[in-house]
Amino acid sequence: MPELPEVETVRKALLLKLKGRQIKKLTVLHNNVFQDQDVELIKKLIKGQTIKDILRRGKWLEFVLDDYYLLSHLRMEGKYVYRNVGDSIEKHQLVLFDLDNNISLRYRDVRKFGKMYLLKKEDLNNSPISKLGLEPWDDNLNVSYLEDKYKTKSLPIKTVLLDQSIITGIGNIYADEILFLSKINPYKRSKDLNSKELNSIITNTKKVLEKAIEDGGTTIRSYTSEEGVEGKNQNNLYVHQREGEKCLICNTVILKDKIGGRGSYYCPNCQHN
DNA sequence: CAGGTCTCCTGCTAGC
DNA sequence: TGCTAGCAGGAGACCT
Repeated sequence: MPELPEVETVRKALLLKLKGRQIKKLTVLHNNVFQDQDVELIKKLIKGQTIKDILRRGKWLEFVLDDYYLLSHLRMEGKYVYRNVGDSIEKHQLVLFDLDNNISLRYRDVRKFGKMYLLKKEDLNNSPISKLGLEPWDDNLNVSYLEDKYKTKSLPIKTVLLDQSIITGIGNIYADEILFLSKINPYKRSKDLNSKELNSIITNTKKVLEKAIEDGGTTIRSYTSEEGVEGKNQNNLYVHQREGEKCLICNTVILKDKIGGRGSYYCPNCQHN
């Protein structure tokens, strides 16, 4: 499941390969990727556009074209692969971008959860991106910002960390890791956190995500940044997917509960509060 | 507005 | 061995 570090890893890899390339033809094999947008119109608009840059906001990839942004969210299992123009279409390939150098960039998504939007540049403020909260490294992410956002919420901090409108980019894996390093119980209500704990969340969010980016993301199940390229951050995980194993700090057995509908792993001793 | 539930989707796995 | 029910989950829709 691609979270911020995985999306950042994908972004860098795509940029190296795609910067300056022109899109000659768009093929859409599953219209739901573009939801209720007019796919025939999108095909016309995107033809001839050059990929100027690829940016990231939270878990969104933002392809900067001449006149548009193409937003792409990988959700659970979306990934990009390279083929040659004219190669046969493989199972789960939903969108094909035929480029001017004979490369066919293909979006593959087994569960079909991923989404794309083609937007005029001036419409970025009226897109899913506009609803995102702060990037983890934003200077405005401080204790008073979190206090303000958290004080009205009675939900468990585990759930609130996944709220993309507060801090963007954190997903299920890293939420568990951030709470472990912060020594905060995932059930604790966000409004009950003190300033020391909030500060710890901010510090550890950056720390966990930076380390994961450095290691090329976490490869669990299906995530790979490029075919054949696996991240190695799974070796750094303290609690996620370690149910029944011993805490690396205190030897207590790691528990797994469902919190807010998400599998949540924690050490009941280190995170006892 | 806050929060709970449902929905999307398919591969994998536990259980018989 | 083969079948099936249940599970996994990001985020938006919908309801209370």
